[in-house]
Amino acid sequence: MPMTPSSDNHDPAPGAGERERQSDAAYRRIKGSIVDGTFPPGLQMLEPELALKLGMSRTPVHEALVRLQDEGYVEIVPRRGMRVSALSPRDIREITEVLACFEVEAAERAAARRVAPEELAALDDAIAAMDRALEAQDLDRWNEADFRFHRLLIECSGNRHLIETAHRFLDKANRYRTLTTAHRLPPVYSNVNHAAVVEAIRRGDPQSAAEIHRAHKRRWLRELSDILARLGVAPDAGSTR
Amino acid sequence: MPMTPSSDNHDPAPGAGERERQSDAAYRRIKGSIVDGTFPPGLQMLEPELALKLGMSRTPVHEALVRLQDEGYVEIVPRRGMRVSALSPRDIREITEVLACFEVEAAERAAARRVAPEELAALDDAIAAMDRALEAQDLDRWNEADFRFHRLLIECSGNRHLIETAHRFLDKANRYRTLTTAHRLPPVYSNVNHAAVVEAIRRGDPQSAAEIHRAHKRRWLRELSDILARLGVAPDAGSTR
DNA sequence: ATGTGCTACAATGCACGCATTGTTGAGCTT
DNA sequence: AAGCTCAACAATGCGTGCATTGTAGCACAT
Repeated sequence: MPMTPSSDNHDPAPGAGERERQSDAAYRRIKGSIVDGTFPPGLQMLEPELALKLGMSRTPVHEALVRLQDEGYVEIVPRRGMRVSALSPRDIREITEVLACFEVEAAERAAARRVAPEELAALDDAIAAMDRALEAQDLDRWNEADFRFHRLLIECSGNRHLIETAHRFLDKANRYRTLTTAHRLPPVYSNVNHAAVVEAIRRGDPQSAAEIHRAHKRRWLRELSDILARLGVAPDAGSTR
Repeated sequence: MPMTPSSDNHDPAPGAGERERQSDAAYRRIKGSIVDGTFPPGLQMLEPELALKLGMSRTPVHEALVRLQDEGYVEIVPRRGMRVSALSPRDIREITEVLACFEVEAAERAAARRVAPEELAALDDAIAAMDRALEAQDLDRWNEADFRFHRLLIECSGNRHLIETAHRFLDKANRYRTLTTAHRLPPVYSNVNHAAVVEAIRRGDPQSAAEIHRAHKRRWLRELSDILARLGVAPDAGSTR
């Protein structure tokens, strides 16, 4: 069950010859289960239960849970164990907004500095993959390529603190990625915009890069609002806690 | 020694009637010591040593260290205990950039929504306090008020995820706050700009709010570059890890 | 004398146990 | 019968011990 099927998260990965700490394994596996939906929002689990399932003692599990709580994935309820945090429409919109903010900044910074050709090529690759996936109507592939594009774009900023934090938000966004993707229109505009952003970065035009991506994200936020309204409650309903 | 003199960090605070967990206390106290400079960058300490100093067992200390490592405050070196992370000029610039990005977004969002009058009043208060501190040439008071202003501005965004993350960065920025404040010119422009931003928020003008703050932050980043160049090495020297 | 290998020690991750505390259910009272 | 109180249990935080592992110092060989 906890096999993290096509898990996209960028966590250190088990490492090749290195042995992973149990605590890190617990962190990675629990987070993976939450992101890929194996642990749905609201799920409650006791520490001993988790420890048994993960085949380790309570100590590393406890440590992992505290870390996950720090990142907002779970809430530790005094006597009921961990509870997987809910993802309200408000949370989804807020996370998307923060991510948009990061990416606009990244696009601007990327255009303002000298970006390695390999990085630009990788961006092109991701866009090409999205195009192909779009034609084949393969949502999974499109998701993967879109995720890759955003990851790369952020990395092009050259700001390690931004990269670190934005990647954390990308992981969080993956919790609702499939949800929203399934309900959005065919994302043809995405690819056109992404290509335009890369073009602006390539010719070193920070103003355009930022503005194009900002406009794109604004459109996406509006579409997201529609999707959320259609999917659930009122446009600005739930609260997480 | 670990008395967190005028510690500005916003961590849950010991809580009144609530009893604090040892693990949280360790996290808070160690982080406080790092932020206020009691634990200078590069300092190495062993877990048993820390546990002794904090009057608790190794378990909660270990947990706290892992959390602090997640946030970039320390690095856990396999056999040498924790080491307080260095703060290179590059780190300082990057953190400042991310923070600027957050605040511009916050200013824009604040102007775009209905901000409670009390929040606006609190912002005015902070600006007034900065003015007074500036006249009295009291850097400590100015620092406190400036920190308060930025905190409040971020909170006005209404985006809880942005608030959470930006506050984490504010804490990080406090590690070098006194350092840079001591070396900057009297920050008269700051107050004028801050007042202009609040004014734009008050009259609900997102465009202006964002643009004014963006320009202000750009100026500050340039001044910061000068300070860093004057203080130390080359404009883009060190690397953290 | 210097370089290399071995040994002893110390730090760390994790398992386990204990004390604490909150919760649940049962029994009693009104 | 319903509500309240109390007692037993279970989860959790933390302290402690053990096994592992990396390091440093010493001795030996060249």
